[in-house]
Amino acid sequence: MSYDPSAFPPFAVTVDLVVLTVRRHSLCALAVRRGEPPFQGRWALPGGFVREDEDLTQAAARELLEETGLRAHDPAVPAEPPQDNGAHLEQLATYGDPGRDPRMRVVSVAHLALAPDLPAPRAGGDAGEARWAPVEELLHPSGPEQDAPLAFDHAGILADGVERARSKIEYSSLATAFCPPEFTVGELRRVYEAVWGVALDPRNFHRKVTGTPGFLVPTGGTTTRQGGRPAQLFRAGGATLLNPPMLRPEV
Amino acid sequence: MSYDPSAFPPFAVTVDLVVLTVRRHSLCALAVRRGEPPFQGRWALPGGFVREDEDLTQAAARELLEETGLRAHDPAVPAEPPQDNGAHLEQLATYGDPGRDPRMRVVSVAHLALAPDLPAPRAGGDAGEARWAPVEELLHPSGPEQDAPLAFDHAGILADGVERARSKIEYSSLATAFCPPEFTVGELRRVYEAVWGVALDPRNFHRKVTGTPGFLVPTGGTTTRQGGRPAQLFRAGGATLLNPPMLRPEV
DNA sequence: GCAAAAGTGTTTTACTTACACCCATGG
DNA sequence: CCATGGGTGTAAGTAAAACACTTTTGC
Repeated sequence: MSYDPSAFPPFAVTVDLVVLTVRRHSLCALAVRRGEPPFQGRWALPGGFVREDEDLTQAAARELLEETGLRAHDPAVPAEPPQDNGAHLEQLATYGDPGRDPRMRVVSVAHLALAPDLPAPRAGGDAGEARWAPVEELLHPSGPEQDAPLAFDHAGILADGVERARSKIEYSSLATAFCPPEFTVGELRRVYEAVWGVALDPRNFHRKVTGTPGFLVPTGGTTTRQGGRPAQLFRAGGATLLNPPMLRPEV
Repeated sequence: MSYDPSAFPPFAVTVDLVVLTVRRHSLCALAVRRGEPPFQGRWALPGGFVREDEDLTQAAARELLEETGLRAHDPAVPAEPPQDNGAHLEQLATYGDPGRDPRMRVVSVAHLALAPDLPAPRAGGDAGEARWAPVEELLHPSGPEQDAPLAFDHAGILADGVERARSKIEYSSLATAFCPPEFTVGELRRVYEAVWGVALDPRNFHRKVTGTPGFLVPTGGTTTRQGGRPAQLFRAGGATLLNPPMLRPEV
């Protein structure tokens, strides 16, 4: 059965990525510099067109791989074949204001990715330059030209992604996506502190996360990479939903 | 600056609606019967193409008005001009599998609407027939031809919408969107019971909702429409986030 | 009076918070 | 030996679950 293309307006569909990581005690997002108009020279979120034969999630995973080398673990696909790097990828929201792209009507399906600190940003195919920037700098730019507001409506998309991450680590085990495969309770606590921008009591945090069933499983190893007394190493447990949830201190 | 249309594949973009209400103690969704192939004669979610000049939210609000007569209150627009019917509308998720529509590549931006019981379904422009159906019947069809599975991937979209509603009434005041402008604590409790499919203790529920700041404001009136002792009438308070949240009993 | 729904009080239990205190390592 | 981070114990406050009990209507 064929279909009359004049019956509906054609759209371009893209995926944009909010890729978050924790570096040096602060929450950072991946930004790429635009090499062409519009917004040439300005920072933007990585992204690109969805191809004819691929799913939205596949398109997001492909862009993530191209821009960062990260192979995401799709929560919708239980068995992940080769090796994902533990990065988490999920759909965030869709942005389709007419005029959000001056060239034409573009609908962007934004995705949220959470990654451990390890990878250095690598220049993808399209982007000549990429960097990890503290989200505060990107959302509240103040200073040199380099800190101009993000292109398009990307500041709003980034803000939505940050808010999603902040709320989701409350009731899910997603914070472990910011950690390497093995990590200490203190490292996990510093993730929460960076994402939420608060200080947490180390003693109560320790009791809470080790007492939440399925959150953490000890590997048996210890490390002293943070200094002080050796700390137990943990892997992420099977639980995805935390019960009871972590409580974010009042503002 | 013009743009080369051959550089990207063209998509059709639609909005599909998960419209939920509580009728006769059970959670129901709006379904329309398809008048043309594919899936002719099968039930589907209401929806339609996004127009050239409208935002995604506008498109969803337009479809909701056409299908139900409901004028939605958009949380993103603080001041709502004439009269919304108290219906809530928000973006749910976007579905873009190649092959989800056999005719062509369609990306659907699904929206979730919550409405009070009042309206009888009215046949919209496209749809010849519409009905409120218990979500259990739509998701787990068993019986006559009328209960065949929903068209396209709409069963999955509906399931996602129901799950969103179930979790969101835990920590937000959204349950009031299922109630008329003035309602009793018992009516609100029956909303929670229908959406969650559980029984709640009326005494503890009463204490909890009246004790949560900003959730309910008494209007001064009382009603006896439920039988028994007259109950105070309330309006929805200004709070959107509930603290502490309502707790859904374990399964 | 009786059924039915509204609303209050009380007890038990669970969890959070705040903070005192001890442990094990590197320098 | 001391600074640093890891980890345990404990008491006070807060909130949820369970349930006895009173209130106010319609019939």
